Amino acid sequence: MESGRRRPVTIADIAAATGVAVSTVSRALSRPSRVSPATRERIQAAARSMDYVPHPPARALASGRTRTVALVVSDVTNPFYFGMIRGTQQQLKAAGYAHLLIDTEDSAEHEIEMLHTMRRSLDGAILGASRLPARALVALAGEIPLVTVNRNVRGVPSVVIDTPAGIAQAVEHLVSLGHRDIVYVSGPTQSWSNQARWQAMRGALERHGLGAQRVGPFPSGRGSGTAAADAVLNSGATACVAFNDLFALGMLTRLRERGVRVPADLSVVGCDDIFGADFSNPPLTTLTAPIEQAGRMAVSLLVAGLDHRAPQPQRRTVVLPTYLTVRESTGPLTD
Amino acid sequence: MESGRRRPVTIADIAAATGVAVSTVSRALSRPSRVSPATRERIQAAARSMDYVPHPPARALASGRTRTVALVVSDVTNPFYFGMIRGTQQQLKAAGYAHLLIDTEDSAEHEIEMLHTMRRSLDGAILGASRLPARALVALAGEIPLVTVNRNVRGVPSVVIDTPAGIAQAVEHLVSLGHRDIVYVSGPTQSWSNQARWQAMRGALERHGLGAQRVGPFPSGRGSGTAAADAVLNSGATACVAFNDLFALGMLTRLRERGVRVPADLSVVGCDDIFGADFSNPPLTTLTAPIEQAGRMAVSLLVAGLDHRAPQPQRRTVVLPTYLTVRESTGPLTD
DNA sequence: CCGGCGGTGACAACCGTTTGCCATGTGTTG
DNA sequence: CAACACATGGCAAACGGTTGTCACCGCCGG
Repeated sequence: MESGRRRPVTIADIAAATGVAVSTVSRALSRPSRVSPATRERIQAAARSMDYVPHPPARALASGRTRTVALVVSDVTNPFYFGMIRGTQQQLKAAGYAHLLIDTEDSAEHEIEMLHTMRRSLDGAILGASRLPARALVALAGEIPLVTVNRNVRGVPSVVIDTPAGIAQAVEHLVSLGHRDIVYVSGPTQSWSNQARWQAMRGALERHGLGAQRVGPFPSGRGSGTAAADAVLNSGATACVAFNDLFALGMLTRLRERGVRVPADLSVVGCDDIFGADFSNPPLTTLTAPIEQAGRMAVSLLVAGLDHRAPQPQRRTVVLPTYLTVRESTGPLTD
Repeated sequence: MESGRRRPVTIADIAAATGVAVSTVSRALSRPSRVSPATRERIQAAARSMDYVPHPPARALASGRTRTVALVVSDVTNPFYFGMIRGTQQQLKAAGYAHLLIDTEDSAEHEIEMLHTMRRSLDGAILGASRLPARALVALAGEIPLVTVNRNVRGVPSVVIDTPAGIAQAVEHLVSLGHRDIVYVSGPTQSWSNQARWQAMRGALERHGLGAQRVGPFPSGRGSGTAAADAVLNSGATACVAFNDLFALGMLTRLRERGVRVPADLSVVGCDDIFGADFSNPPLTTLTAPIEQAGRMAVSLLVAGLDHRAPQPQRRTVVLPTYLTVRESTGPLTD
């Protein structure tokens, strides 16, 4: 039982024990087809009985592959990322990769710097909502395999959640409830998603002959909800679409404080359908995004390109649909 | 500018460029005091200008240290862990460690297995609410430096959140509101926290001459709220303390479905104060736990024991206080 | 003027695996 | 039966650092 906690077992020990060369042990363990069934079995048995555990750093040094993928987020604090973390975690685990978590704290320099530094210990990275300028992104993609989420740059594979299409649905919904003054609550300007959502909103509103207003931009975080709610109220709008659920949730709190009834006085719709959107007060009407699935997809895209050295299709981009989930934060105009 | 993307720069290149030995370069870079200011400066300048980036696997192979710490959780999906992820992430980053995320999917075997397999690529691990039996935990701690959170086992450093003390507060609160039939909603039996909380509840209730009931156990997850709410209602209690906020939140939803008014018909208090507890309907009275801080503490404990080979104090255990945050899910008895 | 000492840097031996290349032995084919 | 292809396993060279040991240097005090 007790194998003596001294020096950990190496393939050399196994080689000695079975009377073959270390190279054979190595192959038996990592490329089993390369060795005859008989020896293979003998070696594997020995490995098992000696409680051999491979040494990842050594493996990485020799092979150049680390079996580790990083998920890079701009702020672990944001519940939006919880879904990503879940999705990537699941899929990475299934694919036999370790999951590294990197927080860039909303700084593009940090993002470049950290990825650059860690690139040798990573097989690839998934960029959740990168703040990077396109050229920097492409440059990075040259150093290390990348897949972006909600960030579409030519040449870098990505999965994007089609919130803009959902926004159109949201606008339909609000318009059909009688709203005419609908305002967009803008998030951080560098956010690709924010831009896309605002564009979509403008387009949808125009199609109804309505003008588009927006308030903001506001910094990420639920705290922004306060300022956002006040701004929306001052704008005189009867309905709003918020950049994301965090904003919307924050607004709900503030509106309640100010005695504004939702949806009687103001309808609000969020984006993403994060944890909490369904049990807030009132429950939030929002664009449900398949965030977890996005994470899984991103991993699939990444590892697909990792294993084969087969020339992978150039610009792999998958877009995931969203749909409007109507709950109780939107309702007919009742002035 | 363009240093030619060919072969990455190694310390050997730097050595060649500066005319010193590789060992000197190595020391100049990782143990600067070991080399004279003059050469040190020269080497560092060269490294900088050649855009040298150390190769972590090589470093790890040679030194045995990986500068990586894993956070092990039983289920990434649980919002309770979001706080831990945040806390550990912050502190690890500050200490210059990489953050690996491991999900054991609620399985003790998985937990042991994964940790055992990855131990060589980790400098240590933080166990968030481990499901492991004490002896297994101690055994693992022999293989790799460990710090547990909310799991107190002799010989393994840990940080525990003193929810039990908080439970006493919660009971005071409910009793003073006039409640006499208070039930505990039990979580998974293997959960250390669950046991501790139930014990605390029993104790507190007895001190008031009240008997303690409990319903459950229920499996982790918000979904359990439905069954839990029904069970509590059937028990005839007028107030309940739930194992955690996830349960409590789930119950709130169910109670609302059933037309039960909270707190008029039933008071509910949760544990942990996770994201969402403050904006649920009604906002949840709960035991606010410093989860993020716990994560940070755990990291501090861990890395403290890592750097020095100084004999660290044997049983380091820090306990963090909780306090009751009264919101709107608790109120006077109104039968 | 000499012995010793602290500080600096070089040498070389690892760390544990992977992998290209080659030697051997076996079975297949003409 | 000879020649050849192929499957199998061994050898040894990386991979990119870290670190123990030692030689050398100039400096100091005696």
